[in-house]
Amino acid sequence: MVKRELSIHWFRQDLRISDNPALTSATQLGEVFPVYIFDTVNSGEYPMGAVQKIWLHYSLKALNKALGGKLLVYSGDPLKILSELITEYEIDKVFWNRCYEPWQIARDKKIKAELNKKDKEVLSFNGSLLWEPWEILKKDGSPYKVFTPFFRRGCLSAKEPRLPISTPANLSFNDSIITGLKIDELNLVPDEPWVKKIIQKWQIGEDFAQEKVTEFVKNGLKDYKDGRNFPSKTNVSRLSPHLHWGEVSPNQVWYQAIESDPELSRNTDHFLSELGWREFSNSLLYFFPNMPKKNLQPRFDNFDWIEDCKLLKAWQSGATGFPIVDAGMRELWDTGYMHNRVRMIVGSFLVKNLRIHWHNGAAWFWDCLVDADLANNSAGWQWIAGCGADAAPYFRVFNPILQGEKFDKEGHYTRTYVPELTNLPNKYLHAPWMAPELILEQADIKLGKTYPKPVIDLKLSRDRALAAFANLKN
DNA sequence: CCTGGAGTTGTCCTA
DNA sequence: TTAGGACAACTCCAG
Repeated sequence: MVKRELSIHWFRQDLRISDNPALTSATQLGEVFPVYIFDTVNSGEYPMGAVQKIWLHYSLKALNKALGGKLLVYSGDPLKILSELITEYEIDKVFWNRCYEPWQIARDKKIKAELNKKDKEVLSFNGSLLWEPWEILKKDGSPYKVFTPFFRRGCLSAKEPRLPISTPANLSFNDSIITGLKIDELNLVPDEPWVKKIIQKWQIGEDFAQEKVTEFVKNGLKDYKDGRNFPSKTNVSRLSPHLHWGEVSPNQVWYQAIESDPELSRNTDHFLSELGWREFSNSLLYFFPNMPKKNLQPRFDNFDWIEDCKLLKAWQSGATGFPIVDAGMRELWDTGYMHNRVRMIVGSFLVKNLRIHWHNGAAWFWDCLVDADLANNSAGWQWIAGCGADAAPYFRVFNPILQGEKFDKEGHYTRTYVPELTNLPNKYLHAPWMAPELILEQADIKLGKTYPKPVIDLKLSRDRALAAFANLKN
């Protein structure tokens, strides 16, 4: 009998058993030690936000359960920890699925080189993108900067995404190592009352993620293209945090959507293109590693931003006096999530009406979002600020009143998160300061007391933003 | 090289 | 009330 290899599978953002290329390859070769390391030394400027850590905690619990309690958990420097394990337990190979953030790429490259020096083989796989960033390039070999050609020409004419692989039947994990920590000992969950509030909105882990895909494909996809714009409808998939942690692979989502609708109706087509946006953001971050900090369009370095703590605070806490904006910011605070349409509205409001630097918005989202993801977050904020790769025209400034009336006409969404406006008629819901005194009185609203007056003049702030944009030319 | 079409997500004014 | 055009000019990208 051939000697069975001993391998480590290092879990990172692939917290699942199914369609896990690295894990499957490792198990086919022999016995596997499943390892998670909370990296305390490499993440540099982008340590996990508070909410991200909470998600991680519960996702690790679920993973550990799926592994029969055999997940080995550590905290510290991955290179040091892996090296010690390898030496101590005479391990032959290390497997992982690739991560694509700049600091992760640098870390993994270093670890691979160091382990190779010890004659240990490192095998890395693609477990979290439909296409590798370096596979999708223009004819001249440079990366795309505009979404539509990236997706249509680049992705769709490239080779089809890998089909999901089935879960190995003979998953056998070695449990002869006993040096790990308990997941609780990572201390990822602070002892705060708000934690419970967020956690109860989500079902975390691979099993729930897979169920959610099935449920979305069955119900949400039917009217996705139009329904996705309405925050009170249930047409968006809300898969983003699951995709971020790899509780489900994009390949599983991609093929389930296609199988459910082989004709590729406009709904499915549009949903696939949203997965395409995730690829695009990752591609941008890969080729422009400064994207989280640096404007992709350098001329924006001269933009006339305003620094105003009070206004920033009003935005963060959902107290701007613009109901759809406040609803979005409170949804974020209460649930760790915000509907995509509303993300655009609050983003436009911060950057264009308040004229506060998009870095402030990105930082707040990073801390509050369960789906906080460096590629998506930076690309999204650069897009809404207009300094991104393919910028929106400068005159595109969202009007929170019109957006509210268009996408939350009945006010179901707004009233959910801004209950003090519950009794205000729809006609005035998105602009309470326009309501006659009597109506406000009847609705039990005292502007400036029970609900804020608008923190800025909409028209004036729009004109000033347009002027600031016009200045950029010089 | 040059050419021409196109660009996630809007708003406002006018007829 | 509603529909259509204006709002700039630029860069990206393929041919």
